[in-house]
Amino acid sequence: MNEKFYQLPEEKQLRILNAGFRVFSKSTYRKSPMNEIAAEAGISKSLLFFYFRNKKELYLFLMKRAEELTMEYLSKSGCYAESDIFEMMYKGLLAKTEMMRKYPDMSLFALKSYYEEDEEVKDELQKIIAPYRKLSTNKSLPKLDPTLFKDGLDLNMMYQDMFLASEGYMYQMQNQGRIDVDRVLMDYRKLIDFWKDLYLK
Amino acid sequence: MNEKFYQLPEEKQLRILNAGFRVFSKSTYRKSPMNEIAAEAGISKSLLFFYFRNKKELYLFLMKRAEELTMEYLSKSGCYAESDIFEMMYKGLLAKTEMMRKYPDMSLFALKSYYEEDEEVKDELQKIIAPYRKLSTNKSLPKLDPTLFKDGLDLNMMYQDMFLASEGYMYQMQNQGRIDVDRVLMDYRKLIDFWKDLYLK
DNA sequence: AATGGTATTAACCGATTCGGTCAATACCAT
DNA sequence: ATGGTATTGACCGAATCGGTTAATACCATT
Repeated sequence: MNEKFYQLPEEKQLRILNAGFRVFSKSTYRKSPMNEIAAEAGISKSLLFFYFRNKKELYLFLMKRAEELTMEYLSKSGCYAESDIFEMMYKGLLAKTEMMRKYPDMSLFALKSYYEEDEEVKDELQKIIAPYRKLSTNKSLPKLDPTLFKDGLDLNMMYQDMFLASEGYMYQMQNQGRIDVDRVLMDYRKLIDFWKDLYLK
Repeated sequence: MNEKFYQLPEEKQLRILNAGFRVFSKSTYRKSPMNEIAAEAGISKSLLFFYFRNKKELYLFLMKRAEELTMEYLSKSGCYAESDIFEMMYKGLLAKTEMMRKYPDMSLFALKSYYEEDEEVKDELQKIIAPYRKLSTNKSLPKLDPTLFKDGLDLNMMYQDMFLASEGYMYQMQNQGRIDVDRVLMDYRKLIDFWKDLYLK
């Protein structure tokens, strides 16, 4: 990767990044042409090849960037430090919506890459993903103080309910072409408050 | 579409159908090659062109078939006739999992087609989709008898919670490469029962 | 206005892939 | 053997692909 890329104005870097995310997220690696990415970014194919030696390099760069940014947004959101599980979930989804605002196709790109099997990138891709694979442990119940919740409540089911609904939110956001992110976020806040009222003593 | 297609043994029809769903669901229309579909179905490209005049015809045929099958499965499940909202949701998701068992990539194919913008198929595609577009009204709350539910419960929020969690389930099933459908279904049943206990008087 | 360095592109290349055709072959019952 | 049917390999012209390169646009300094 050419160092000159980092000297570009941030807005142009962003355009190239998002163009890559966009095109790669719509197809497999092999069927995502460089000229399409260039056009989407509003630059010539030659210039794209000036910044990135070849397609493979660009693809792996995007994957690394996606991982970095995800970690960055999640930790910055403070959702890990939050002890209140409801606020933790809210902050988590808040971070994801902020990401989608700036990088609309990044999470879909990352998801697709997760299952990419093209020989040209498969091995090196797995090396990039491996360290983060163990981290996606959101599905399991975090430690909770049972005395805070209504008596007889199955905390495991409660968490699964909330986790799945949050996934459902992300799913909806991904599939709606252009959606009012703030509106969705407000709805989710309402849902969180609904849960607090429902589950807490 | 060549009538001979229907005279094929059902298993072979299924292979061709699923191959189409699979390949088209992984990329855009233009980037889904016929030879790939043929290979996936285990037949030659020539034979595929014998049954379907060209790519466009196959694609639109698949879309029609997906609509038909979805309607068929949903009505057969009895979820429309169900008055108990919890059982209605269960039957709805049950129908979808049954579909995924037989046509693993169909729903993803239908979702992608929904947003397909290729000029070659866009117009005719919209004609096929249009009648069903109004039907996807699952998001809005059906009529409910408030006396059945716990006092003070916000029925709208309750429904949204359940709807989103169900979407989350489908999302998970779609992204897991090969998943134990029966296991997922059992989990969902548990969730439904959890909700009944939580929401009903 | 000339200079020189940098950012950017158009034009091009050989290889591959594409949708689609067609003559040939495999298969199978009579 | 025969004849019909199911199926395929080989082929075609056009388009697309990743990648290169020589040329141009841009812009600050003299």
